[in-house]
Amino acid sequence: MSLDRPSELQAGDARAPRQQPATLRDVAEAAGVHATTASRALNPKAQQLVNAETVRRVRRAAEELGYQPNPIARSLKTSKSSTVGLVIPDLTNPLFPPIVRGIENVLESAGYSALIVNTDNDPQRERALIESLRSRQVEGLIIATALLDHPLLQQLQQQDVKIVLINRRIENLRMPFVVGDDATGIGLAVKHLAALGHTRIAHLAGPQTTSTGVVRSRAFRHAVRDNGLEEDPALIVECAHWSEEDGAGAMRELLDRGTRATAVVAGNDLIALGCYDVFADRDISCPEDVSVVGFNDMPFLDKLRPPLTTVGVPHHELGAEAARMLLDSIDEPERYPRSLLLPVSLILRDSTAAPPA
Amino acid sequence: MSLDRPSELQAGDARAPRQQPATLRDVAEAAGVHATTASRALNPKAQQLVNAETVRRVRRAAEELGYQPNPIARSLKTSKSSTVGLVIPDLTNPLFPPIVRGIENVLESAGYSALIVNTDNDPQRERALIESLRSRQVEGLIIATALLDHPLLQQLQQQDVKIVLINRRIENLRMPFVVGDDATGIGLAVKHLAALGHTRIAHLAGPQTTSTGVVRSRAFRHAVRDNGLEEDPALIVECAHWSEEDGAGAMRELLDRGTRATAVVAGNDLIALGCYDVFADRDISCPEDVSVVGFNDMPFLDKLRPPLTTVGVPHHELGAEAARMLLDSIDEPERYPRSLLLPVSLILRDSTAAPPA
DNA sequence: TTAGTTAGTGCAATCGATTGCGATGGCCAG
DNA sequence: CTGGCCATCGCAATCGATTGCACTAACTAA
Repeated sequence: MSLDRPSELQAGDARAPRQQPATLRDVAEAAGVHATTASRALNPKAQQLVNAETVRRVRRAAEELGYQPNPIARSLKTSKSSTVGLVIPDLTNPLFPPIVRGIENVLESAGYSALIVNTDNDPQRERALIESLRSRQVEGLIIATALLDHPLLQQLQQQDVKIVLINRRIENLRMPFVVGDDATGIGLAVKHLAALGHTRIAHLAGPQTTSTGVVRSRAFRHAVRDNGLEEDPALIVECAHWSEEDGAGAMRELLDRGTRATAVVAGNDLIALGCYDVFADRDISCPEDVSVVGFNDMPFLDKLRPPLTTVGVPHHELGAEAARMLLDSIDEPERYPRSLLLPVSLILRDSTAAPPA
Repeated sequence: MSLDRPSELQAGDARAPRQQPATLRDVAEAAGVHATTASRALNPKAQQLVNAETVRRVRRAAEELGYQPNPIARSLKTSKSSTVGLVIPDLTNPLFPPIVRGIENVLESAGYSALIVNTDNDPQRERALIESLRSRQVEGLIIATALLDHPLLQQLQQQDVKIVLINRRIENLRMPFVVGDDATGIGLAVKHLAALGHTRIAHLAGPQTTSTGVVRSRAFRHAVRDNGLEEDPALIVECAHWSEEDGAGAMRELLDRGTRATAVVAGNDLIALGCYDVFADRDISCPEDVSVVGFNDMPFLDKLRPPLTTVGVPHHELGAEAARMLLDSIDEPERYPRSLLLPVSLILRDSTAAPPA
């Protein structure tokens, strides 16, 4: 009988149910050594403390018994849980699943797992969830809900909680972050529209309580100036949330107060989707009457009517880098906090065209 | 100074940094009792074993010290981790985020957390991930990757692992599951098309290795017969995966071999999306030339060109019920396994219309 | 020969909470 | 006055792995 899948065998093996999984002591006994030695033999970092032949014996015994170290016991002793917390607004926002997968990918290969919580943008809830995460002994936090003014995060930082921010940052806090290069993304979008011949471009800005919101709208204003376009403050309207609904509201406001514009760069794809809704209601056709560009390139944008031009952000990489960073800072707590700005790219589809004559 | 947020206070409190969080023994000492008593005083189930006054003292001490029980130590002793594993194919599939949120909602209120893993439909990976989940001492598993023939699940069942299946089931295994009512969903779709006047309806079936796939295609055949429509085997083509790509492939196959059909009911929304791709390539217009109905009502289907008619499944509820079920079976291991069939509804949009004259 | 290394291993404490069992003292019935 | 019951509470073992320290040989250097 083969021994390479012991944990499966024991299931079908009638004579030795061995309900309890093998413990380190069982292995030690089987190998004829003390648990201490077994522990060291199994631990790569301590392996050189024990005789090579002994190591072999122990490893073989471990394999035969299908030994799996109990991570809970280990955690208790070492006070490392091999777990990190991931705090996002809402998993249901298509922006996040790819990020989560990126994070889990690198966590997985390091033997870590993520505990995911959704705050629904409720600070109360966020506080409670983070509290519960901490009580579960997470070793660090990846946070996607950062606000420009975020007392909770400041507090956590003071308490030496390891944190990396993702997708959003906090400007005056020295806290590592991984974000897309929003400014050049917006720059690309405006330039593209300008090249098409647009001169009055509107911006449906995201909430100015988030770095993403302010960076993008600042970049928009700069791009407008750099491209010599019309700088009318009325062309900028802010959304309170990164949502389709708020996007629609902003678009309606723009239309209702009669601000002329032949193109709009939306704070993100959801906001752009809101524009689509308004267009449908009011018989405006895109891109003939007005061009739209989104931000993020969330899935299925190419199936829209019309397929949405947007700026693509490497979500998977964003997540992966954030996880790598957190892991690093867990390994070397003293390391100076790095931050990353990942490159973005304009993805041309059919929602942008030359302005109406 | 208020005492209701001790863990925050201690951060800013210069004189007593108390780096280490308070332990049960600290609380006991502060209350002038033994740790045993403190433990019982804090545990609702054991509280009646200790004097009411003592309970008060202990609780006060706990509060003052900002005591948070260490779940790891607790887990070690009780071998309960308050954690369950969630096994899905790919979080990036829009079907899953709402399910996950439903699950986490009920888990959260029970003090449980979920560890999410993505198998990418790779059995090897699935096995390894479940192994790792188990080594993390999860108390149960919610599995969305069930195949009709799934030896691993059978094994787990024999090893008394608590499992509830979600979205898919295994017919001959007595394992609790929560699924949408696929059969009546398909029935609704076919009936709707029949009422519109279609007589040759195609079915782009999902993989017949999954219960969802076979149930839906079986229901399709029955519905066709019940509505007195044409029963041409050529009208049914199977997709190897629940993907846009495979959906497109199936649609192309149907077209290429010249099978006439004025409507197609897709195994799910992704497959329907694949049809859209082919339509775009071949200048077929939907719904004028051919009607399409999907399944699941994943997000943003209403923004498609044309908005997709589909059958809506209560994803959030699906997740919530599955979690409830798992929790129940953890609490009362002997309870007879229940299963749930949640009601679905046809969601009419613009991808279905009367057949061309 | 003797002191001093060094490699290899074991002892026992420890992480923080839980729990079976036993001890204590008060109180009541007989 | 004595035995017994009950309400309270503490002792100590336990969960499974890790690790500082000590111990034993065997070996080296002087």
